[in-house]
Amino acid sequence: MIETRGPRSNAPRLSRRDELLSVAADLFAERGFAKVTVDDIGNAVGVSGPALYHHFDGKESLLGEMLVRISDSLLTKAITIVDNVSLHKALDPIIAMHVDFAVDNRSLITVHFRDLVQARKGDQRRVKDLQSAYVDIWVDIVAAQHITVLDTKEVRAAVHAVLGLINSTPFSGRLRRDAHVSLLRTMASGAIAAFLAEHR
Amino acid sequence: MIETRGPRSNAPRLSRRDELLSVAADLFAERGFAKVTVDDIGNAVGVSGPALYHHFDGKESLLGEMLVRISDSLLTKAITIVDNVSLHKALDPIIAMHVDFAVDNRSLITVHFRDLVQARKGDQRRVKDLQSAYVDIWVDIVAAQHITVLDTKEVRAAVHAVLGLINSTPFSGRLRRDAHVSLLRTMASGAIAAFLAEHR
DNA sequence: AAAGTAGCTTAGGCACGGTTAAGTATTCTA
DNA sequence: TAGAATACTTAACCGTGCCTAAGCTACTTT
Repeated sequence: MIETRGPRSNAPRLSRRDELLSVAADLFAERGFAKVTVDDIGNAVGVSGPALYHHFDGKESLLGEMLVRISDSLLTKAITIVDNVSLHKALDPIIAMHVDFAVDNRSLITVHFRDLVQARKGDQRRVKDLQSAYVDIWVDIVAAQHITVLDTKEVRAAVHAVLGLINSTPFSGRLRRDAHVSLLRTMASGAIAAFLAEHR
Repeated sequence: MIETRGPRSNAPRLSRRDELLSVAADLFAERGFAKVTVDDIGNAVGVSGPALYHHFDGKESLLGEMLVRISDSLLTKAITIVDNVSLHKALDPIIAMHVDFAVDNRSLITVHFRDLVQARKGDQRRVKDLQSAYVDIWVDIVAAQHITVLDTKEVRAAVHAVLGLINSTPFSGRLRRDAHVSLLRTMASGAIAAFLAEHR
């Protein structure tokens, strides 16, 4: 009954599966995983409740897949960067990449650090491993900016701090996209510069 | 049966009520509000499940009170600062205050931005209002560092970014307390300095 | 055209966990 | 010392919502 992907539509055609994933992300971001029912998710794409089970093992699986996807795509992008430029030139690119991500995926960020605990243990592990690998790349890059050897634990904390800064997008009100991007880039750079300056 | 506050105990004596609040904060931080049962909370302080109802209206009320408390105490501290030093000298103090808070209250920070959505609508409102007032103070202070008038929306986004940076403590591994404090202070200052420098 | 399959429907089972009820011990108060 | 209040106990209720079951429709395939 509902025209989700008629030939007239110029919006990108999503499979029902991807449609569910996308709509669920917004719902979870708004109300939190626990306060969204499978009926809510189904209804939001024009089908009803249990239809979800034709595409996912269950509500938790949907969440799991959603979280693994973003973590994975983030890691992939980071790897691409360090594969293409040397470490000491990779800082600005990786900041830019993560800022773009944070500005364009507020819902996913929210769900990511709010509802990870609701996912199955196995999915939590996978996500944490991906995240950890992602942070490792940041740590390598930041460490490469400095002449002397830095305490890895401190660098890691510094990286978490910068990521926290950038991931503030869900809490900020709406700004012009490019204004927000440039704001976060300069602040992130400033924070890292201050960190590095401290260690001479 | 359980000796929680015998005369021998030199730990600060918490009322059962405060004990529940404190223990619940840790449980919520670890597993998330939805995955903690009232039995879990009760058992953690040596009483059983429904005993909670002699101290709170329910599980949600406990959460609500917990969140209102921190938001309120944070606002109070911020007010104290601006009451005692002029705005353009208040930046370092408020950074220092919030860093101390973030380092000493990881659990509360986690619960705060993870489980706020699980609280009653009324409590959510109160918390958001307190938070908003808190951010307003930050905005005033940051704006006062600059000669020219800044776009308030941008300043607000910048403040959220710094708070995100500082509130990264729950994600960082353990560091020596003073190391973590000084790291977050310098990075926060650096981020704000970069923001201000951009607007000349 | 028959048959399979993908995607959906509605109805209902069933578990979980917050909440209430009812009764007990201990400590304050008059 | 009676009585009230406080802080608890266990047992049970019951609403919510995930998930399963069974069947329908439409499109593809043989």
